[in-house]
Amino acid sequence: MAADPDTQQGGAPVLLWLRRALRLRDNPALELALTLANADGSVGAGDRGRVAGCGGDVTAVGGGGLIPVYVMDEGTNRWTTGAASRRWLSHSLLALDLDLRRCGSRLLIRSGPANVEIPALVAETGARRVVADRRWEPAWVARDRTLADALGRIGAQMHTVITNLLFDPESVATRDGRPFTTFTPYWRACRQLPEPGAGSDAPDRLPEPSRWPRGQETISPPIAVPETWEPGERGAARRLAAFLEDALAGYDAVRDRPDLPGTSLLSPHLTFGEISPARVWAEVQARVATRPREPVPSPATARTSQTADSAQRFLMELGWREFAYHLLHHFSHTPEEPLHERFASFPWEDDPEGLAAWRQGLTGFPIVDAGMRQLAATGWMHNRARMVAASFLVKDLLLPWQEGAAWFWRNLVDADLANNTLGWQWTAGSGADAAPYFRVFNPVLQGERFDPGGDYVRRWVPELTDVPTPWLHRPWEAPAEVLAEAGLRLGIDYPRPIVDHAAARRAALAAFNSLKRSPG
DNA sequence: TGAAATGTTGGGGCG
DNA sequence: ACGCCCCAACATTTC
Repeated sequence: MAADPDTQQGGAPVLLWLRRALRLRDNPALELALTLANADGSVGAGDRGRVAGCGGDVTAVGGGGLIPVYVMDEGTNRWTTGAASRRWLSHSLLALDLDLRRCGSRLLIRSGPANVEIPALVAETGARRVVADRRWEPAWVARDRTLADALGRIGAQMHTVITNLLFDPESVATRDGRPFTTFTPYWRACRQLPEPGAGSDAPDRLPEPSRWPRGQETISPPIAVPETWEPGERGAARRLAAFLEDALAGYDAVRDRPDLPGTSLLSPHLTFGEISPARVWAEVQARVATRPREPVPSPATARTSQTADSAQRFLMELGWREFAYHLLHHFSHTPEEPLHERFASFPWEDDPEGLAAWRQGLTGFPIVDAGMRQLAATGWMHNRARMVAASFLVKDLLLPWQEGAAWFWRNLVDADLANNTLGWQWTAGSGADAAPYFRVFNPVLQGERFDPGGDYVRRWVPELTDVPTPWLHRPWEAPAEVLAEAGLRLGIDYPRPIVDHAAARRAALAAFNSLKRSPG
């Protein structure tokens, strides 16, 4: 049962398998692994001690150092890390390796299927503990289960630790014990749980193993990401600090404006666990608390309550992320299939040309095209633009939301199965607390409301730069002389709209009505 | 975390 | 002065 004693001088090392917790701070998986690794090797197998973050008793058998490992596992599953987010990942792993080296450790990189590499590492090192941050994607949940069994058969134990959620999904339920499927009562229930608190500081030193197992020598040089991004834990902390300083106070008012820098831009950092939502939560709360309300009305009070409202709104957005993870945990079929059965028979179109136009940002609707081009160019899209572009695919083109989800998955640096699934099912009207199907975004009105000066469209659809703002979101309605003056030949420099929105809306409503009448 | 269609109201122009 | 119409502005309903 035990590994060969010759391979574990000074005790067996602990494997810290980092997956989506690429950070040293606030990392309960790291805390557990460190506790196990620091445990005196003389502690007998019968001595048990409680270890924080583990949720149960563990037996200390450590003393052999800590081996942080990342497994590059391309996998075969449809939801394997997308191309854009792999770019971010390589940068993040480089940053993590540097951080680990500052602690006298390093990041071991292995390539291959995790269910081969992890047992192989256990065999090579004599490790008897594998500590991993918990993942919620159905394919990972299933594989972790079989992996834990496989490790058990070779005398090792796997611990998965919740690192990236504010609340344990099992601790949030309706009165009759079922998962919430509407956000408002869900969030109310969450807010009655103990307030999430930021966790531990990053350790100064990590105990080295007596011998490092073989690993991939170098991480292949990553493709550059836009310079506004700084993947890694330090970049995440800087981003949060900048957001708190520059944009939190105005968040409530500005967050829906893709033309303004009003959002946190934390999404890729959260996706890879370079920062924990608990840390974000705690720092937002601290920011509000340091600016107490004044007893008498004054401009300062207005500013303060504006910050308080904005903070609540921002925390609620963290709540939507949380909701997405909890829903994925409870409804594992939703990345592929609608949550509500009756949507399975929705009469989607088959329109390869429409899909291609949408992907390329050539729909003829400026706000949609701006969003899609921002996505292609940067791997990120403003949330308002995501909603508008998604609504266009699903309700104007009547293309299946799964096609949109797959495209976003490939192209977003913050691709996150839980968030992606919730967002698309919300748009399609098939998911939890979804927009009613008849709620159809008008891309012209959305553009005029949320990009009123047209800066966003002009930035990403430069061929429209000289179109006067009153026509910018509806260039096909502009008089010929206005377009001539702007140097725009519709249908040549920029497409005419690929659908008539009013007609498309009626068709979408008809499709929805057909669904309501059909059984199931 | 919509938009369009429909209904209501009230002010002003006008005969 | 008064009633009538028009319609913008707002509210409600419907999809």
